[in-house]
Amino acid sequence: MGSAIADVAARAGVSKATASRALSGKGYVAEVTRQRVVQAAKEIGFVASPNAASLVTGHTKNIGVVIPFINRWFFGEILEGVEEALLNRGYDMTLYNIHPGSADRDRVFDFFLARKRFDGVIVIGVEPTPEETARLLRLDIPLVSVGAPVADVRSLTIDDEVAGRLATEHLIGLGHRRILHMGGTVTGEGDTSVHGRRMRGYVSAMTQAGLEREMSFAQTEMSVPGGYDAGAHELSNSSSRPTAVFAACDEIAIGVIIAARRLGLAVPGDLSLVGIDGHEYAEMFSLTTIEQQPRAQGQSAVTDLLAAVSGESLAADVVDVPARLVVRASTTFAQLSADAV
Amino acid sequence: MGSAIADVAARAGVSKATASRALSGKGYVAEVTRQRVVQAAKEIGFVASPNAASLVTGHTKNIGVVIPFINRWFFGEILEGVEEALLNRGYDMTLYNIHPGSADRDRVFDFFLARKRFDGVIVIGVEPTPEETARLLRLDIPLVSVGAPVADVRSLTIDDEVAGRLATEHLIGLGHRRILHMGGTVTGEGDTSVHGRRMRGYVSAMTQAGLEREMSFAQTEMSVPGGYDAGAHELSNSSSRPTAVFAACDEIAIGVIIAARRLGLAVPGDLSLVGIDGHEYAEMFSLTTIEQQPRAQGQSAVTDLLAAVSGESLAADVVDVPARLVVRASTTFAQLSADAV
DNA sequence: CTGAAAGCGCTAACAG
DNA sequence: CTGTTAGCGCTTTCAG
Repeated sequence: MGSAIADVAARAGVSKATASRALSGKGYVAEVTRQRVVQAAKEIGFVASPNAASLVTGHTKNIGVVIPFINRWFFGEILEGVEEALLNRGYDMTLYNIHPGSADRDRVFDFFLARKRFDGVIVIGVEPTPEETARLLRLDIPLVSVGAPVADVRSLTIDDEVAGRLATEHLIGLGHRRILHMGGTVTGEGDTSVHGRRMRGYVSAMTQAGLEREMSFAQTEMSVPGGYDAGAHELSNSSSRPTAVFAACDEIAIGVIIAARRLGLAVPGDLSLVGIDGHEYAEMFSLTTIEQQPRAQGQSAVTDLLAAVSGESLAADVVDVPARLVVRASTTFAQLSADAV
Repeated sequence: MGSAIADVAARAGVSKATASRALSGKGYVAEVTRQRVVQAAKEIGFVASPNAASLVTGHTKNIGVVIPFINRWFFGEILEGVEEALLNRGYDMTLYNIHPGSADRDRVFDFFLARKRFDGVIVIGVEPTPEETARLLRLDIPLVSVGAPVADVRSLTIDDEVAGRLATEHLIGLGHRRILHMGGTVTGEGDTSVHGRRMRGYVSAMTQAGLEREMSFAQTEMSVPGGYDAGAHELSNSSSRPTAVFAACDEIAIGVIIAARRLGLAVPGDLSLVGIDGHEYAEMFSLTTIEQQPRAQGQSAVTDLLAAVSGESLAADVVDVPARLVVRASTTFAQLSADAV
């Protein structure tokens, strides 16, 4: 418990410095000495205090992660990937959950992240303001963004506009014309937000196909209940009902499916549906999905971040993983998948 | 960036000691002096390094959290509650995701948690072995368990046996006799595991109602796909089909619903269903649920933990929140709720 | 009320 | 290869 490296040194009959070298593996130590030190450490259950170490080395072996939701599938998936990658490399993950519009946001950026406690920061699905970005960069530690492109910051994202276009073109290719788009807010940060970009893809695909007049949009919270509410509303009128829906994320899509079934509509059949983001729920409900492989992304983000921590240069400032259209063959839910769109 | 408290002190024309007192609010400082220091700190954007501080105070303002899953609704819900409560009190949350059966488990308990980095540890839905518990207690920092009772450790749980009994009695009260129980493993740690206790409640309720011969059990992974698979199997034969299912957790219950609808069964109607654990998904799918208010629980855990950190005594060693039978009136999904079991 | 000095536990030169 | 000496940035006696 209260054991310090001095205790280990005393017990092994060496100096603190030698004990430190033996335990950390840095610097020359005779093999016999090393073993004696290691043995002594084990005997008294010594584990080095990273706080004391970081005070002198400047490295904390701790990464700060900022995320808007923990309990939403997409974010949870990334989080699990990030945590695993970090743990494998001996890093701690300190998590900050900033709900959109929360007052905590300032405290996290101005106080919690500013305290030299982290070797790096990962922001997931959060677009820091220019001021926030500047503040973080001033800390002089690597900063990585996942899921949202941030100016001056190494970002790992899909090309949301391409994804939106592909999704829409897929539905157009199936012969649909009345294609409703459901997603976040229309107004506001429409140009730079994730949803804004996806919507641009929708608009461009519809326009290119000469379907400007068929475009319609329903604003929705990016969640299952959001999709349900909007779906229940948009699909209730059988004459004005769209034949296809492009949902800005899978959680919306799942909500729409529930609403559609509630109304006695077959999906697919009476309604075709495409969502962006997921794959597991998508499998479960046999959606056709545009996948961005969130887990792999999370891991890449970590890999890159750690590369940055150790001083390696980064090849590019922004990586755009092209969205890919993937129709998943489910195993567990094979019978559900048979009737995929 | 590289600003230390010495810089603040110099700028304010005081000593480091005074600057420290002014900034931390501990010890006597003339109001004028204090303001001057605060002002100087703000000007150069000084934020104290908690690592350096903890070296001398012994407090890290950091809590370690161990959890088996991040991306499952129940755990995500608790995690959000814990994070929020911690953040509000100025604490960091460092998260370790230990999948059941993972080799990481030892590393986390023996190394990561052993490094004097935390003021306290919260284990959620994990039952530490006696050795692990002993190791943690030897750290001399508060330890709290959420969701699983741990010997010698302050634990916040529901009474799983009572919950299982209530759930079963509820179904019996509706007139059901063929009540299937779906949950984790039958064998193994049947007595001490969460599921083992819930099953005991089922058995006791069935026995008391003279329904021993009607008891049946299906083993299932505690997840939506697990519930789906088992449901698809158990419900396929229309002659041997149960009229009610008691699912050990809501995620299983959701899987069963999907399977049931797939088979053309109405839920409720052809099948009654009760799950334990959730409320939001339950609302969504109009389940009758036995609720344990996970978020409130998480917050209590934190409150208690922090009380322990600051030296206050704890009233009891184990708190059993009695399970309550709650039929939730959904607002968003009012129309779905109308036909609740 | 304020400053000087000591030291938390560790690692990094630098001599030996 | 090993020990000695300095701190990392902060808080805390203890005198003034």
